[in-house]
Amino acid sequence: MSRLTPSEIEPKWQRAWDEHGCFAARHDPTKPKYYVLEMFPYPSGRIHIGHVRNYTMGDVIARFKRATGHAVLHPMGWDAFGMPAENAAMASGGHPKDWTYQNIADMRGQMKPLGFSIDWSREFATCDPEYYAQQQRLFIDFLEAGLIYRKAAVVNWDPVDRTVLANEQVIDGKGWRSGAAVERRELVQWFFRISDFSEELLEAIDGLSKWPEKVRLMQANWIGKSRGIEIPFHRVDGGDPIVCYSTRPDTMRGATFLAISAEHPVSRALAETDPDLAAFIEETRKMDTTEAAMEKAEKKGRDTGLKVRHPIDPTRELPVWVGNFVLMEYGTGAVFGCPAHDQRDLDFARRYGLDVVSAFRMPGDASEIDDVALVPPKTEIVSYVDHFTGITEVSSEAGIDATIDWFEERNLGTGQVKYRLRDWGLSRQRYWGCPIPVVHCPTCGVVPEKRENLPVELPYDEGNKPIDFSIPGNPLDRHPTWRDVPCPKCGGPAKRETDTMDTFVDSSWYYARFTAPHAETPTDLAEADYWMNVDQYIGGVEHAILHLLYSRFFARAMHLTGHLPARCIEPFEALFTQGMVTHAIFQTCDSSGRPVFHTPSEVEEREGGVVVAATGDPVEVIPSAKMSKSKRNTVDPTDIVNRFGADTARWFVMSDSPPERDVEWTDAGAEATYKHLGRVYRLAAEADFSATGDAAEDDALARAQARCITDVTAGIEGFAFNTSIAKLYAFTNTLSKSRASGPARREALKTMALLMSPFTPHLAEELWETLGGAGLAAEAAWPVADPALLVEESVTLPVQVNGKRRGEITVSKDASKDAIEALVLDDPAVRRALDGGTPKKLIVVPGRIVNVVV
RNA sequence: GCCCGAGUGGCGAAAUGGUAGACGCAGGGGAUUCAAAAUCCCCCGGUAGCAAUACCGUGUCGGUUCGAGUCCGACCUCGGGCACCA
Repeated sequence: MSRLTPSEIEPKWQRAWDEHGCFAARHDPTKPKYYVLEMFPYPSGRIHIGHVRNYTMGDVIARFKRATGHAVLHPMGWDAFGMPAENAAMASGGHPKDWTYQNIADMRGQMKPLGFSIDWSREFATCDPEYYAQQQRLFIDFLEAGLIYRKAAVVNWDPVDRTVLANEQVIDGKGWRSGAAVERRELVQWFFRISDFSEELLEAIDGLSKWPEKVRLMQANWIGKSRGIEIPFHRVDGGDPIVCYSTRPDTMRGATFLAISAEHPVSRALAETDPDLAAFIEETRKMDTTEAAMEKAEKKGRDTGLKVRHPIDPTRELPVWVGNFVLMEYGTGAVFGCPAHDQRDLDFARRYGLDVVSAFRMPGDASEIDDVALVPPKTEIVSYVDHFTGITEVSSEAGIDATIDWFEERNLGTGQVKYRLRDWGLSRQRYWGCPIPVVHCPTCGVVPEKRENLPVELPYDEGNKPIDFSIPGNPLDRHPTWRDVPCPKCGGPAKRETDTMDTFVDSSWYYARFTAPHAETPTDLAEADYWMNVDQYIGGVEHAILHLLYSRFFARAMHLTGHLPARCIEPFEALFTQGMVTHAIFQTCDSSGRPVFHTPSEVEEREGGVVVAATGDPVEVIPSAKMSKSKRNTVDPTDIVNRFGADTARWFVMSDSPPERDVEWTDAGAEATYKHLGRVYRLAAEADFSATGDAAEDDALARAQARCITDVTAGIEGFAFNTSIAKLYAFTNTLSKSRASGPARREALKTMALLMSPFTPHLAEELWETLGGAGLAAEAAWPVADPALLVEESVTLPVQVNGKRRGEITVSKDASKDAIEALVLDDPAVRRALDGGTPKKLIVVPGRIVNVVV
């Protein structure tokens, strides 16, 4: 029996593709282009099975588009800057650069055996000086175009490690390494003016018709447009009014206090003479600002002693409080509290004994409000009597608009549209990132580096010795020669900016760089014009907000600075977010009840359940869990390739679940795939192509083949790879049962080889060669179904009686309605149901169904 | 709290408003074999029945329709996202 040996054929065909340059992206104006891109990986060290799924999806598309006559760009690169490299350097003493490039080499070595049709000549890492030189040029262009500015912003400061911490490095208010209490420190940092684009980025979401609705919503919510009103509250002491922002001005009458941020100028001014308030503000500033911590934090406040007049009822004086829940960054840093209609305000009012006043009539009244606020629904009509505006019986939403108008007419406030989106802080006080190419000069101020001096390259050593990452602080800050440089403008002594860029900057334009990875400018406009936009972008939903929003902003900024054509401001034409690959967790407990995790190879199935092979202890099996090293349920793609070959791994990750859903990796499934591919191989290797057969069998096979072409193609085009694969299984079954002649069989197998080639490219080549196909399957044209073969001569129609299936009839494809009706009425099941009578109604849907209503 | 999804056999799932469960896994039976592996064939939602067949069945309850897994309304459960955002 012939056997499929992936370990032999897979390297063989990969070499053949290389030698033919099959996957080089060639700028060919005579062809339609297609740019397929998977989100590039972070070089953590090993690829995981989720990468395999991600890149296989892209590869299926890439190979399919190539076969349908497109010039395809399918590149790969590395998102290579970031904290893990520095952490590794701190932990084991190496250099982030060496660690990163070693990981890239390892992961490339793992990816190549998977046979992805990638143009490796375009590969780059974002930590290549050639790449970040161009990123620095973009920075300078953006800076000169006014898209970047500096301002003070608060960071998490670890006083022991003398470093800024990312939110994820702050654990319970303490630095993750030092354990020291984290301080809040204000630093002057660089920002992109992304919030200037809020409205545009929001409006353009409508045009992203090939993006998942879910992602579009998440982006819209993140931008967070709100319509509200700014209302000055006049101080009783005659000081400057305190301006509040509110999106619920309809609840204005119920305002009983003002809450201002601890950072509000009024708070700061009062704190100078009020030590108690100053202490409270200090306490608030130390608060953990991560969302989770803020949620748990108690709502606290301090009475400032100030009073303001209610804007509509000046006889009412409202106390002004400093609240730890009011953010200076949003709105005006001051809000009015309406305890009757807002739960948070009610909690606050109850805690500090503030008044509760109802703004309008709803079921219930202020006197009945206990601990639950009466929150008026926004869209439903409420019984609504505003005591000032006289607006009655409208929904809150309409009431809000009417109230804003009412206030504006009387000059009491101004309608304001606000966005939740804040400017993007790009400064990072770290070594392993793209240096920000500016110099701080005592006479000239902030001076951009001269373009001809780019890149500002990261120093590999610290003077004459290796960089010691175990010393607290950013090595760039203490570097003897790198930091101190002459001013590019006046030539006087100056200091280089030692902050580096957020790694999101690196990934915000790499897609454009792939179109001309070695250009001496960030992009080559001719190449960008040909290849952009990305026709299909594929990646995890975890990047649905930040990465995609930043990229959309960057594309606009690159257009404004002349690096991208105008039509590229939305760089991703279609987006697909794929599900995870999951795997069962095998768990037992140790003597003290702590969970112990086992790898699949440590457990086995016995009668009565799964047990630890060595001890026989029963194992709890948790199905479909996210893969993680600590749970020991990861699957190493290299192991799978070694055991079964790349084709099996590729086929399996595409076969079981729809691509947007999670798929569970099972060994049984992988083994079954391997067996199936062997079966297909034998069908071709052991076929007798000189055999004769009867014409009817040949015709039936040709029809099945045409059907299969249509169905597999539709599956690929519709991102339903699992259904394409199901159709290929079905066609295999048809083929192995068929008694068609040798030549018909050969045709069917050749078609199947090509239809399988996006999924199992190596096996496809092997089949293609065995079957005498010309050239390489990777370069062959996609099969086209003969339309004549798709038309069936006769059709089987199900016959329903009152909507329940009772039988079926077979008629020729162009049977008349009358003929069908006659046949139906003669059907025994129908006759039984009619019991001699006539049907009330007879519905014939040609080619579909017949329904008899009695 | 708000915003999105999703609920179909033992499991992963399929199904332009038109035969629910294609295809795969697991399971059962058989062939081949001294035996096994590999391979091949058959069965496989539930209940009743020797069978033909009948009834039930896509989270729950209603509605629209000749006909609903699919459309509409309410609810339940699970998953994801977001939020002291005023």
